[in-house]
Amino acid sequence: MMVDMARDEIDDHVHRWSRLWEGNPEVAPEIEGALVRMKYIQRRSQRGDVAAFTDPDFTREDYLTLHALMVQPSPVQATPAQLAEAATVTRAAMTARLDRLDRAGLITREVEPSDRRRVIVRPTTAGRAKWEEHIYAGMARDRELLKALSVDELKQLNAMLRKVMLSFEQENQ
Amino acid sequence: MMVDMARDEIDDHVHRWSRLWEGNPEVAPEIEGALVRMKYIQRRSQRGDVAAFTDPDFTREDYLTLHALMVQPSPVQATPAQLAEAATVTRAAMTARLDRLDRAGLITREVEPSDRRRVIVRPTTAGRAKWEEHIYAGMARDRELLKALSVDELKQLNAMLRKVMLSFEQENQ
DNA sequence: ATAGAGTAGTTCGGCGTCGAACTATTCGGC
DNA sequence: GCCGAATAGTTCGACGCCGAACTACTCTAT
Repeated sequence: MMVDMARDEIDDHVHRWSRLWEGNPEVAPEIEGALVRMKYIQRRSQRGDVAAFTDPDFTREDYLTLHALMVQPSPVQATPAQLAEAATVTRAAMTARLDRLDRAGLITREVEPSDRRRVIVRPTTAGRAKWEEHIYAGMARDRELLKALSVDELKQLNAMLRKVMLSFEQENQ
Repeated sequence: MMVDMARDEIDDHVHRWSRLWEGNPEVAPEIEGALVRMKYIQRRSQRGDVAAFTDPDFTREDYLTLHALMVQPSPVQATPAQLAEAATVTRAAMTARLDRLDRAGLITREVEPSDRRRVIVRPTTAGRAKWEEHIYAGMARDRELLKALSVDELKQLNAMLRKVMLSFEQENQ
């Protein structure tokens, strides 16, 4: 059952183009509302992350790349293409990110002998340390961001999002 | 009640740093999972939008700015600051966006006489036409993106997201 | 063997955004 | 009235990302 729920700014925002919902007045505000809300939540998360990385020699991007590497399926190594996919950036962007991490001594890049087109990326000891240094603070920020939701509500939220993700996965193959 | 639900890629992804959840093993994967899923959904939406705007003289950013203007609370006019807020970009970025729309003849900028620091932005007839031209296609893309969810599921999703948004609104004031 | 298609990674040019500095204008207290 | 603080918008320099072009390498079919 639906609990009594206050309206948020997005309800007003979406209502403003209600005259255009012709045909599906039931579903349109729910779809637009969900996407706009997700966008706002993402933005807020991003702002918080940016604020947490003040050191110009170790940026948010550096951390996210390192994180993608550290949670890789296979031990702790990956190709640039896998990291680009995991971080949802292009390979060109990943090349630039890896250049910086490489210069900072946080990762190594080795050409794979069996297929010399490939490059294997691995964290150095310093890289692992840097990652550990930031992951807990990042998880704390995420917890703060969604603190309005109970564990049960988070599960409901993920159930919906998971359905969407599964539909993407089916389309992609 | 919880229906039987298949695992998606994000379940695996999040599980890979499960050893770091020390302290809150119940809530951490739900929080990280929700945020990562939202990020993926946003990215996919963005890619679709980018692909839909091939005309270099009318970009996705142009459209989004125009949209922010057209669904403004007060009639159909706004200050650059209001539009920046609505589009969640900085004022600097909004200045650049308005420059382009102005050059293209889609909006007008007038200094407000009663407070000459302020600028009032209004769409031209051509601007309104451009917006109408694209809004239906955009809503169709959004509907396609979330087609995995029923109306009831969309409402559940929004109920959770709305709770998060309301907690932000409370903090901001 | 070898040509051609395909794949991995990098380089390059252009663009949009950001934060900080700057200009112009208005407001508030003495 | 006047001067400092605050506000709106813009300009500027730096930065990260993207798509496209490019290089190097591998695979496939003949």
